[in-house]
Amino acid sequence: MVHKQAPPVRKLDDQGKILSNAARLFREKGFEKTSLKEIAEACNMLPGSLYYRYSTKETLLVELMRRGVGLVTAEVEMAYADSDDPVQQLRFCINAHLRALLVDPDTVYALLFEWRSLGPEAREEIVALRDQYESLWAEILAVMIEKGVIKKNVDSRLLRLIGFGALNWVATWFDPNGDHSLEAIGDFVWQIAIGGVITKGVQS
Amino acid sequence: MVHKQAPPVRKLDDQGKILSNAARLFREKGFEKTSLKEIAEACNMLPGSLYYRYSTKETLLVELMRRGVGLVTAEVEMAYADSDDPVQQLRFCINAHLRALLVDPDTVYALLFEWRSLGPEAREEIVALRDQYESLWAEILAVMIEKGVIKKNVDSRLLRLIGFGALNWVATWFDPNGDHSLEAIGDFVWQIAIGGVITKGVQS
DNA sequence: GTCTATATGTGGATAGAC
DNA sequence: GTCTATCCACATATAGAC
Repeated sequence: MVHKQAPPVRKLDDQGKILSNAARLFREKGFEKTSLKEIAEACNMLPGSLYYRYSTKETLLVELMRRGVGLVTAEVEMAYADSDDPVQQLRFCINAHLRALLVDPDTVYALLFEWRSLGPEAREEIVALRDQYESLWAEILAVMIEKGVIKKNVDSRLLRLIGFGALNWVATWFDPNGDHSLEAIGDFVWQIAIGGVITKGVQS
Repeated sequence: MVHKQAPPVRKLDDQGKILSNAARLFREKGFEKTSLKEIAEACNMLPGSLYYRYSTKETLLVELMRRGVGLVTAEVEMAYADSDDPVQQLRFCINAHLRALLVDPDTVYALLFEWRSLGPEAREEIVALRDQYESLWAEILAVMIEKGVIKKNVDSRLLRLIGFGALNWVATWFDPNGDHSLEAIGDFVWQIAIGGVITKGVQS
């Protein structure tokens, strides 16, 4: 077997550069207001060159979103497998979802807020992927309720939706240089999950 | 003093029709993908006619957002004044914020998700209004902590941001004909605030 | 106040040289 | 694989009649 001449020197640079620049611009200006010319300029290329990789602007967004879902899914699945104690598992999964917002914030931002720019077919694909991720959480929460980690009388769908809100919204205000670290945010959410915020005794 | 000849027969119909149609379309398709032609058609008008009321497309969005902030602010202020018991006040304010998402969902949706379509000057204005609303909540939460309703050790800024997330995200999935009524959602959030979701005894 | 007609700009996308 | 050049559609906005 012949030795490969050149070591696999990451070929992602081309595609990766386009995707990351696009993601950044989409986050800053929104998908619709970002022109292919701008994306190309950010990559030191010309508009026409982008079409060699992505036949339409929408394709670019779809690819971005696919990666976004893959990212959060991988983080949460790893976190779940990272402990045998269900309480720890839940806590780790919350932190994993939050971490995914940081690992590649621009990509996840597109996933959360640019789905209206997808045509019907593309939207169907992405929604299916998103539903898959949500069903992963549905399973996790079901297990937690079954194991008695989460109170039996809690509506798991509402918990998932409200919890997603609390976590996803972080993407709109989180500042890596700001007052609150991701860990602090995760701890805070966990404290609420454990005991709420209302003082005992004044509860009506 | 001369009697006014015609009674004030709601003159909002014209402007109101434009705004509500625009809000609905902005929510469905997004601001950038909605053309003035579509808005005009929805109002049984022609594109040129819209410019009599709004000199630019952005002006329309700004006016919409002004109303959105006014709406939620009014709801929460009324709710706060609706009781003397601080616990009830907090609960009412949460419900009021949620209710504002329903009263005029399209308008509030624009406020939450279309701010990137504003130019620098307009954005400054709307952000200032939004900050005003947030400071209203900051005050409410500060009072609640001071009065011992909310636990003393809770970071009020984090609570506000996480809470806004939980509530605002409802706008992305709420279905008036769906399983959960706004009241049920408010109760659910309140239950979490009171005691969290984790079973006592398994808390690590 | 609403219409017609149109100016003007821009963006996505294609064809084909290199 | 990237470039040049360009087509084409469409959107915002304007001017001016009615």
